[in-house]
Amino acid sequence: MVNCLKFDREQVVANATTLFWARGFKGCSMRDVQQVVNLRPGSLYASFGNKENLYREALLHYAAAGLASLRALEQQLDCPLAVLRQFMCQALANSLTGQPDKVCMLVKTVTELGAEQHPLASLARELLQQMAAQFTRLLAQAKQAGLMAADTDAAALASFYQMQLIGLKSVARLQPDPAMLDLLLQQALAILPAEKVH
Amino acid sequence: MVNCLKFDREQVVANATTLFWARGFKGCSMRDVQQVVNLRPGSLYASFGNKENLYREALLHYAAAGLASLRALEQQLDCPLAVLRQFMCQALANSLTGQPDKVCMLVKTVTELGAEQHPLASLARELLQQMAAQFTRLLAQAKQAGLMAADTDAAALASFYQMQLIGLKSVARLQPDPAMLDLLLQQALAILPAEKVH
DNA sequence: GTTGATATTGAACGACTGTTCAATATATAT
DNA sequence: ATATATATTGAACAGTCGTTCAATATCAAC
Repeated sequence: MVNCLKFDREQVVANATTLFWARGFKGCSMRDVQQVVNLRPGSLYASFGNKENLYREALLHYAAAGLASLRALEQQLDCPLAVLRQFMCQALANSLTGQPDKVCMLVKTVTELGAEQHPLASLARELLQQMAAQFTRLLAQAKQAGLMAADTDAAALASFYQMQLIGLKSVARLQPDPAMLDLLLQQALAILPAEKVH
Repeated sequence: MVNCLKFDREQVVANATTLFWARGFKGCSMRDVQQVVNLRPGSLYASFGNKENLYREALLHYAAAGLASLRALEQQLDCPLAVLRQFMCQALANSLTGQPDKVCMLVKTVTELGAEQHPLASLARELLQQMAAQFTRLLAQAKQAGLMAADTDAAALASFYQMQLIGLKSVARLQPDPAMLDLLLQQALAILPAEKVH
């Protein structure tokens, strides 16, 4: 067995993700990618096959990072509702600080490629549902802990939460006025059942 | 003065709008446009200059249609809050029936071209703010009519309303389950101050 | 050091992009 | 009918796209 790889595959995917995230699938040429990952076409194609596969890996990388940051919050915070609240705050903060256009990459992919029923859009949709499933799980936990009414539909509330998140990030890109956005965040959070005082 | 135009300029813009809306700026070649409007490149370029200008006209056409449908609702309904509510219902209904990917074209444009600070993205942002201004106006009317608390911030509520609209349409594209979407719509509408019984 | 397998290179391919323009057709004015 | 101004046509341009591949460099094994 021989291994002559000079580059860190994961780092390449990470860099490609940043670029694809900012500029989209069609807005980003393979030459752009080659430059940002400092690789010649042959190496890139030997490792990833083609542009679509590379973007697929970028999507998976992005989604994994999202799940990881949610898990991190779960380990820091006891209350599942606090986890959701903090996740939303974090998302907005990233939208504000991030230099590029920091809408969720999954949403952006569905927006760009959904109409032509591109396989990458299907994948992005699946990953978004995966995220929503995590929200559902947290809300079910909250229900079991008596933090929410027993007849609450956890899945429906999770979808609603995701809708708030998507809407908030979109508006954040339209008018990056921190004061206004904070107000919107508060209004959105007000929908979630409040945490019990302790 | 001589006029040899064989085509209806407005109809051309309308058809181009549909195509651009579905497939985006980069996802749509001028040859695609030429085919759908049944015009050869020379005519198209003589009338519109270039792709960017044509897309610009499409954006304006789209935004004008949105404002027109809002005005239509205003003439049908007395209560300004009912207008907003109906507008949202209508938006969701269009998302469900529309064959292509019926996210708001303005949002889609900002999503696609916002990161590279493209002039078309700036225009789309302006048009979205124009729409938000209409919402603000309606909410201010509602306030004056005593339908809402006097200390309500109409502009902030309008932004929040727009956020709900964007989120709802995005989720509608992710999981086109009418029952779930109707539930989300109801939750979103619950945020708006209720109309007085009459 | 030589060998054999694998990785990297960069020029090149054909297809497609937005756009142009000389040739042609059309409509009005006289 | 002729002349003139304007509109339409479609072939063609230069640039970019995703992708390939023979030539070259690099590695581990003996």
